[in-house]
Amino acid sequence: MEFKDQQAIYLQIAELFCENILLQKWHPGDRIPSVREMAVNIEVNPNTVMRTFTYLQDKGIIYNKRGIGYFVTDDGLERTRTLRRDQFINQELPHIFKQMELLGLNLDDLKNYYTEHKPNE
Amino acid sequence: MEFKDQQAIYLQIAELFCENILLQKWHPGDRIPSVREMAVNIEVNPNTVMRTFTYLQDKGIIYNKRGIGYFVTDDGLERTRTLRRDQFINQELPHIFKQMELLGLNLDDLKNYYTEHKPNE
Amino acid sequence: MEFKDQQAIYLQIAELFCENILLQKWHPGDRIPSVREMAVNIEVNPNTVMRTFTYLQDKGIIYNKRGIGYFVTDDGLERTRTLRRDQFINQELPHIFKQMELLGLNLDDLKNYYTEHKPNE
Amino acid sequence: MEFKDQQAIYLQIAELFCENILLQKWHPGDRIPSVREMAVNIEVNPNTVMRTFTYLQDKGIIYNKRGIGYFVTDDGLERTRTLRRDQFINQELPHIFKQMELLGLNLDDLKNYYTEHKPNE
DNA sequence: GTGGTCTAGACCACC
DNA sequence: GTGGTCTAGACCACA
Repeated sequence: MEFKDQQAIYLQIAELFCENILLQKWHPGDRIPSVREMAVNIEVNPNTVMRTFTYLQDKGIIYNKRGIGYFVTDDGLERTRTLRRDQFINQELPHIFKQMELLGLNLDDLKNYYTEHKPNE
Repeated sequence: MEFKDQQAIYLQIAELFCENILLQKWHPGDRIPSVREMAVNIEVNPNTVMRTFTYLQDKGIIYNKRGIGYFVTDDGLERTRTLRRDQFINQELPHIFKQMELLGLNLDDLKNYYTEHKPNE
Repeated sequence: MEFKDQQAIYLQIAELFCENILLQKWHPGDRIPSVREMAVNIEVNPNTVMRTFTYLQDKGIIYNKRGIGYFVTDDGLERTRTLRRDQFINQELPHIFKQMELLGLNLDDLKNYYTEHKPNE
Repeated sequence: MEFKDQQAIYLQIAELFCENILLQKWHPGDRIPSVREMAVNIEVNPNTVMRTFTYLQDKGIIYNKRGIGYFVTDDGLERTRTLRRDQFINQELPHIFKQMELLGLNLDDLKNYYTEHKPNE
């Protein structure tokens, strides 16, 4: 797996996890891969993965069963969605809108970019 | 002045400068405040301000007259606009669109937020 | 059965056993449920229950008859009481008192909480 | 500095910090010693100290000024007190009272121990 | 097998 | 000088 340089790896892993949950590849109650397993898969130090786990546990998105592993919490999907949505609306959107104003872009411009970008993904 | 914790202070100052140029508070050819002056105003280490100046000089947005100060370049407005526009379209927009997809938001939702946010600014 | 995350499960099971003895649900000489039985009941790995048994046997609270099962020792009640009392007085109380001092609580505050909590149990 | 073996070192350091705040050795707004400084003082790896800092920052008790250091938040004292008080009342007290009941101790017994222990500290 | 903690040492960005 | 992140490797308790 490849990581961007600008953001901490453990946070990029966290985003990956959140995407898996949002895309419902991982469901509430599911056991997620062990620290070591993940570490090998994405070619990263186990400590780094551990950090991601701790971070997400703190957010109430995953929890631990002693000696067994980590699991998505029952309200994990909901929490993830809320977390990301709030972040998006309260932090990213205002910034975006400010940018648009400064750059003289309007929603129609955005729409055009959207239709262009969308198919490439 | 207050700074976010997530982004380097010198970059936040750079943003401030760019805004001043885009909003045409500062025009091409204008002298901009000295390092010391800025440092005192925004309560920041002069080294940090210096870094902003170097950064913007590098982008061709400001230039230095030895012993006199820093000035907005003749094509400073244009450069700033291009710089920010490219950044916005190539880096921020794709990310935004991806988020929207994950969160199940569409352009109409955005529109609603837009009309809500706009008046507050 | 639900377990706290902060303490080893086998110790939490041990506490449960001690309570049963202190509350005289289990008397000296009584046979206590088998490992498997317990494991099924409280939904825990048999190894974990086994560990509790070993632990308590070590403390002289239960003993084993090969091929038959585990039994509360003749002085099991007494031992349990002593064990817990010592632990309580020498380890927990000093900590409690320190906390109270730091938090500015006194014995009267404790008394109030006591009268509040008691009826709920 | 000496650490107990039963609790993670980084948490014991956190407790130390909280005590300093509760005892008003450290006041809101104060800069606290740097990671490296602490690490040398208490003879622990800087990473371990870092972990404590991250933990307390998460609790809103300290915050970071980039490149300068960590500071006690304005409501640090209050937060610490609330945090510890809640923990004490909701988690420790019920356990204590349960123990007392099992062991046949009452508040007067506690009082006696209190007067005994107190002067030793 | 699982996670959890710690050390040692390195590198980086930032002030 | 400050913090922040990462790697490597070790040890431990627990299930």
